Amino acid sequence: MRWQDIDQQPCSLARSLAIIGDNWTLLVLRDCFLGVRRFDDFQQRLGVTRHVLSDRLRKLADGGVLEKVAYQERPLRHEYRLTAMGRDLYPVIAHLAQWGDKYLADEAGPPLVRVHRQCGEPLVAKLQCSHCGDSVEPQDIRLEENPHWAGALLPTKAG
Amino acid sequence: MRWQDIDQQPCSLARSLAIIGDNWTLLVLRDCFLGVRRFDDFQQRLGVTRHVLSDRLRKLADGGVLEKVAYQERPLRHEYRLTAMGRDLYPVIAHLAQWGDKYLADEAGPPLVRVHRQCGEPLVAKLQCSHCGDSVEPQDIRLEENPHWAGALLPTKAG
DNA sequence: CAAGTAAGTTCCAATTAGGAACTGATAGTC
DNA sequence: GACTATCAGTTCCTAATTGGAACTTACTTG
Repeated sequence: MRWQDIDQQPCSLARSLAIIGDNWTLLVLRDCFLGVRRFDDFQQRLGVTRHVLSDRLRKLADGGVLEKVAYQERPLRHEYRLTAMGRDLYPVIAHLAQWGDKYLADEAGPPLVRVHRQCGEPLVAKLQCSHCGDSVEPQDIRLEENPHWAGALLPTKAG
Repeated sequence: MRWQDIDQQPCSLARSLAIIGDNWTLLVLRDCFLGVRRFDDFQQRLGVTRHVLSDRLRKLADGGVLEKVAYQERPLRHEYRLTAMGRDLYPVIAHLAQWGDKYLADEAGPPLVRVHRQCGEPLVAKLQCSHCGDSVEPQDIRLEENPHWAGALLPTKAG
């Protein structure tokens, strides 16, 4: 199977990765959350080649994560802004950054601290069940298959 | 800049992506959380080519996310198990899957529902501040630079 | 002895990435 | 009026990675 075809899998994770799972894409989104909007700014901050950046921005715009907005005419210039769909990826990025803070920082410590403005404390993200409020671990989750794909998604005991 | 060098950036997200940001890697981890441990099982479920799978498993093991454990001698065979570091990625995968459920499902609906065993309700993951318990949006976060890299991480108003 | 299992490795063609230069429309400066 | 800068890309070439299939090694089972 080709990577470019994973969006056809009946798996929400696979479909998500079809949009944001390419090299560089999540770093583009990191910069979007920092307020970067313009092509050359992305390019200089990331050091990615221009045609890869062009490809990733196009895929993000096609996927609905960013919108391409003209900020001037003559000459026509566009910038890229997060949509509501894009802003909904913030928890993914926050958890990934926190994971890197925990396991991959060097002696100088994590490069950035994310402070919650409302309470003034550094953000400590946890996966919580919003129904009961308890912290959730992988083994606390039971998966229920949609009957439409029953038996085709989860591994069997044999395999 | 080459993608393979992003682990040298002073950015926890970039360093995380150096380990799990390649094509296929997060799908390998999805299957790990479903209990898949063996090479051929990953290969058949994912449809990824065997040498790409081999490369990704090696990078995950080198990065500390999986450990390679012998499950038999003669012939020597290994399986791959999540470490504590790997299990800490569960919130990332849960949020990504939930994002796909919300925006990318087809008519038949999300393929899997994640039910919290303790309370019996479908998991609805949100980013919450564990200090004050409030739900957190991107604009609620203020970034503080580690003085060691002050001025080098965040974009300026000019750029 | 032949076939099966399991975890890879090897080979080749096709795709993608990295690096640098180039394009096109326009504005500002000498 | 020519020269330079800005900005969002595109084009070109080489190098690296991927997809697909076959092959290898070390056993076990019938």
